[in-house]
Amino acid sequence: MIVKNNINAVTIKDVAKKAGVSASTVSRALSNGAKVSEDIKQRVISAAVELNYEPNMAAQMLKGSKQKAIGLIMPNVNNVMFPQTVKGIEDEAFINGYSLMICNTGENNFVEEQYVDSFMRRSIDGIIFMTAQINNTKILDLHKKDFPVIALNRHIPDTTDAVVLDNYWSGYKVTDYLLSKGIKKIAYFDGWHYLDLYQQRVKAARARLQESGLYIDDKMYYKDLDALDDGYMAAKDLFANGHRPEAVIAASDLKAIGIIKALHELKISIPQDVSVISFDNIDIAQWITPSLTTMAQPFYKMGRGACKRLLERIESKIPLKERVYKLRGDLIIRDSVI
Amino acid sequence: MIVKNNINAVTIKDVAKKAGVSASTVSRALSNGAKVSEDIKQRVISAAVELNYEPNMAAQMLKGSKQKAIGLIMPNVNNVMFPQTVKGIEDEAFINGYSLMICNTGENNFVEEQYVDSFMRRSIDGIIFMTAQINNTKILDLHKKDFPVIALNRHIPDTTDAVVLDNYWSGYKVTDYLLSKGIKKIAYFDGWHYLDLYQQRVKAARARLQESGLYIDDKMYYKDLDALDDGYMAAKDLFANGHRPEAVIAASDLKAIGIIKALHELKISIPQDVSVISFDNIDIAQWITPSLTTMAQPFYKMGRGACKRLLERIESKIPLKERVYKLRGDLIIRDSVI
DNA sequence: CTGAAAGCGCTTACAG
DNA sequence: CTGAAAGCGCTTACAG
Repeated sequence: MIVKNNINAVTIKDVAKKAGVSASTVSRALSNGAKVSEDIKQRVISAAVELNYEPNMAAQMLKGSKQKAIGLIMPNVNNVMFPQTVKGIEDEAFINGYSLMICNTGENNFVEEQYVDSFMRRSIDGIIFMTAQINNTKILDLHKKDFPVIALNRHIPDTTDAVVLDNYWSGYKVTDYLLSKGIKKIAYFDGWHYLDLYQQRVKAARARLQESGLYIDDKMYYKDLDALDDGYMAAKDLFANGHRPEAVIAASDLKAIGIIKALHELKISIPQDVSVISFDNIDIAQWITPSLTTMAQPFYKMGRGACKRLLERIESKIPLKERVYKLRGDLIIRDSVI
Repeated sequence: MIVKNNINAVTIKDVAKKAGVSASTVSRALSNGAKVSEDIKQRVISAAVELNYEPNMAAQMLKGSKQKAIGLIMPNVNNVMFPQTVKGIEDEAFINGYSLMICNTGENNFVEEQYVDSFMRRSIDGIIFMTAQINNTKILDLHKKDFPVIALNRHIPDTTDAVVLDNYWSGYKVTDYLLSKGIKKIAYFDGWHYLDLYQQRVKAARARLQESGLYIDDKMYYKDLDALDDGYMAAKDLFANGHRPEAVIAASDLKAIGIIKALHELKISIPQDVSVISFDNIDIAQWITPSLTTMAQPFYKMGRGACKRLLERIESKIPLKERVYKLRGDLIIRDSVI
């Protein structure tokens, strides 16, 4: 049985003895702030190095000192936004001397609570939630207790800081682009309806269509679609029922890839017979055939921005007022739209 | 400035006072093992619930108690094996009451050391390394100190426990399958040569070819290829130079997808003109056109198995001898091979 | 079964 | 600038 203390048994006392000073002096010499004479400081440092001393975090925590680490609560490790978002968070964290610990909830609130507790007990200074939703109150609990949190991608309005996509704008732009190509008859393959981000996108699409006296036919609207499989099956269903849209808006690239597979099998040409457009611009979007025209989401920037704002809260450089940042991406024109 | 102690200010003393007992008794009542009279136990528990008491982990750690958590050190968050592997690790961890904290090194040894220290200071009971390599000694340090570690996917022979793919077998099987189709002229698009797993695959391919009096022409062997881009460019190069293999073995699905894109552009048909086969069976492999014939890797099983063996070490149910498990996947037959 | 006391390894007023 | 002492919130022998 391994006991933690075996691993790193050298304590501040050992260093003190070796350096011929008191433990208090060792503590001061090793922390930056305090005033210690230069030669003693050097003696302490070399003793510490020699003994391979590392301060016991539990003891430091117990005294209330910070450990410069932030946590990320993810809903799902195979979320397409994950890699770039994490990169953004990490880059910002590292620049500021923080490390990042990631936990994955699998969209399970119970697991989430466990992980939040686990973070709290491990002296995490702040948490980024990619899981913020109404039925998920943990983030609000922490926020009420004045613990630094920020919502990323999903958020609960009028509560915490948040960094989100401007989903309404994205939906509007995508639709506008199709109309500019003379396309009028549009099918819409929507995501999980309970997520506000999807609601915003389709709402904007409808608004833009209405401006031109157009609308999405209910027969060509599919919702609560998850990823590849659902896109594929919905596309098969749509065309099997004899509907012939000029374009399909897919609420995510993965759905679009499923759609493309279905149309390949049905010998329907993209974009000659039907155009496909989506949201995300995942890595693979440019590699499939035809390459995807898609509304890129600035995942890296989102991650980085969320981390930056969380660190501001942790270091109290800002007022307590809620702040929400909406980020916009670029429409990437490729081959899937006529 | 948020101080950790503000968040959860209720201590064991508060509970003791409310329940009318001593702190020692509270501690015993709340931990399972000890003998406490039933009515006092109940009184303590309701007091704790009422006050929303949560034990301070720092204090518990300082006393040497375990927290039931394991860490995962990842080389890269956009590694294709990541989602399923993590799922496997998590499922096994949760069944046994452990939580999982993930850290990402970006293949940077310095970052890795920071994270390992961070884990150690946070009372992590064991660590799974997906980064094990010769130039990366952290895992060996821990192992020498008898701290539970296990290598996953990559490993350093004759050191720690490890769960890896049977890469030699995989390379052999893939090649054997092509030969069974009457294919003789094979190009090989290899991965980073410094990784043993890639070396094993190509070594096995060569061995199988040799058995049939065949070999890989140096002109048709590309190595140190990363992902999509490299697969694409190498394919363009290969065919631009007039080489006409009957099949390409790609050391990963992503390289294969890059190759397929290149061949699409060159109007070379798959599998009529050239077959493509690879390793991994990532989610998207079945959705591209043509769908990929590929050697599936049992990522979930690997993650789960690694976690299981790590927990055995943590709970000391096993001898100290190094154990290496090689797992095999299935060859998934789809449309990219003739 | 229960309580008083010691101690885990630090940090930080408090004296000097 | 430096040291002795107190204390962070727990757990666990030690008595009873």
